[in-house]
Amino acid sequence: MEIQGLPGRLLDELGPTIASGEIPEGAVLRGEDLEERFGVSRTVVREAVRILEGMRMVASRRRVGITVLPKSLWDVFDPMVIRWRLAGADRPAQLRSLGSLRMAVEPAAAALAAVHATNDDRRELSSLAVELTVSAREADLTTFLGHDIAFHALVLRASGNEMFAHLGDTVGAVLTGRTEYHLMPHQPEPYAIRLHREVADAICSGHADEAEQAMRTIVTGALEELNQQLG
Amino acid sequence: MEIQGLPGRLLDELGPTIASGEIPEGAVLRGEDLEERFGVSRTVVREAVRILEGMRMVASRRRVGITVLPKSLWDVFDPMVIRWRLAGADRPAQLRSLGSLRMAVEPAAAALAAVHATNDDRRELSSLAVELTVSAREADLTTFLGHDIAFHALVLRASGNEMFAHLGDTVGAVLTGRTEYHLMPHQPEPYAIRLHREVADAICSGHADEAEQAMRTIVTGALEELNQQLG
DNA sequence: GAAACCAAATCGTCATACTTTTGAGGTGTG
DNA sequence: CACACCTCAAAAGTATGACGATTTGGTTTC
Repeated sequence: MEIQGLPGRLLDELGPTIASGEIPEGAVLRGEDLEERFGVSRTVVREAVRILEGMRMVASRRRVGITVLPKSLWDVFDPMVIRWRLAGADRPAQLRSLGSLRMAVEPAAAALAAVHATNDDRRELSSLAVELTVSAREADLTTFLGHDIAFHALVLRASGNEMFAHLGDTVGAVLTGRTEYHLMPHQPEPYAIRLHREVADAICSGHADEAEQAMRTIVTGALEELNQQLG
Repeated sequence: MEIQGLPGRLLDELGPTIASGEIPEGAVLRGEDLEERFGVSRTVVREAVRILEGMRMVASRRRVGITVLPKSLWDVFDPMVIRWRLAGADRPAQLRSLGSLRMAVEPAAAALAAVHATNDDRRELSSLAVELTVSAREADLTTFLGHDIAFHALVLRASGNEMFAHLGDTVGAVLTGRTEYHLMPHQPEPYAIRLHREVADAICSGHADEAEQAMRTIVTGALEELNQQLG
């Protein structure tokens, strides 16, 4: 789900540079400079800037230029912003924020899923829990990561809340990130795996409290590990 | 924080019509039609469409046109999208989603705030709690609403988590919405007011659990009331 | 020193021309 | 009939020149 065309490529350059703080808050860019620097036309620059404006990362003002807005105004829930920040110097802060968010949302989502999940959801969840166990035992980190992402995304989706469901990709990005940057044990912990199965079982049998509790234990563990790794 | 200029006005027309489902998922618009319909130039239409594309509400493809994407792909955390949905036919669903989200986030934020709030935060929180009590007793709904919004926003901000902080505006929109649409009692309930003071006191004295619990009671009450009103 | 004024800088909008992609329909061949 | 291929046109994508609007900062004037 990328922005297409030249504006997209411009965004892929500008976004990360701004997100990483390389172009600091308050800096002012000129449209014409961007045209030259990237060898594209006004049209392209303007459209890219409009998108950044849509995520409130910049504001364009006459006679002034394109100002980089303070981070506190950015749409920190925008998937692109999250990706950019995860990829750059802001990664630790972003991971911490997302950790707290998961802490709040995922247990609640698990509880809701125990009530609202469809039969298909429950079936899929069970089988995912099994596959997760297998790929964890066989120590295939990439496959495991895929299953882990799918598992958490499914719980969020099965909660029946569209906003929770949308955090699936975000959580996926976190899990990918912490694997890529080696912020997790080289082998998934058996205890964590067991908890995933517990979540699945609780949701399948409609036990909201159990599901919530088990999920809370999972994300608490992840958050603690993260804090330990980041100091 | 609005998008400026003609593209902004175009968005204010297009966004709500799409958000309300008046232009349904899968519908195809032509750039040229939009130019004529709104009497603006290509440039303006393209920039507006780019922004909608940025929130994943539409996708523009050559030789096809501008297609409205399924709701499940929209950036449901984008403040504009939330506003548009709250204003239109999607209001009940949007309120419900936001209710669950508050349920998950606000208690967690209160707990974090008890640990991370600055001294200024704590002072401001105390005085807000007092003002809230006063304006509730004097039954000035508008003033009360303002204080209520400020209170919840402050707790979210004081949590020290940028993502929570950003939900302040969203929660504000919910509170405004339910007042505007008369989805709440004509007089704030004394019990709810007392809970707000409890939250403030707990945060000020660093009692995370109490703060979390009291906040949970507040949002639970709000959610139940909402469900009752919406059937 | 303050108020009014002017000029330059920069974005905002429009009109237009050209390019690129791609879907649809037609054509031919096996 | 089925399939591959070709051609064409529709639509968005990009580039560019011209002009308008607005804001800032300095300059003049009193």
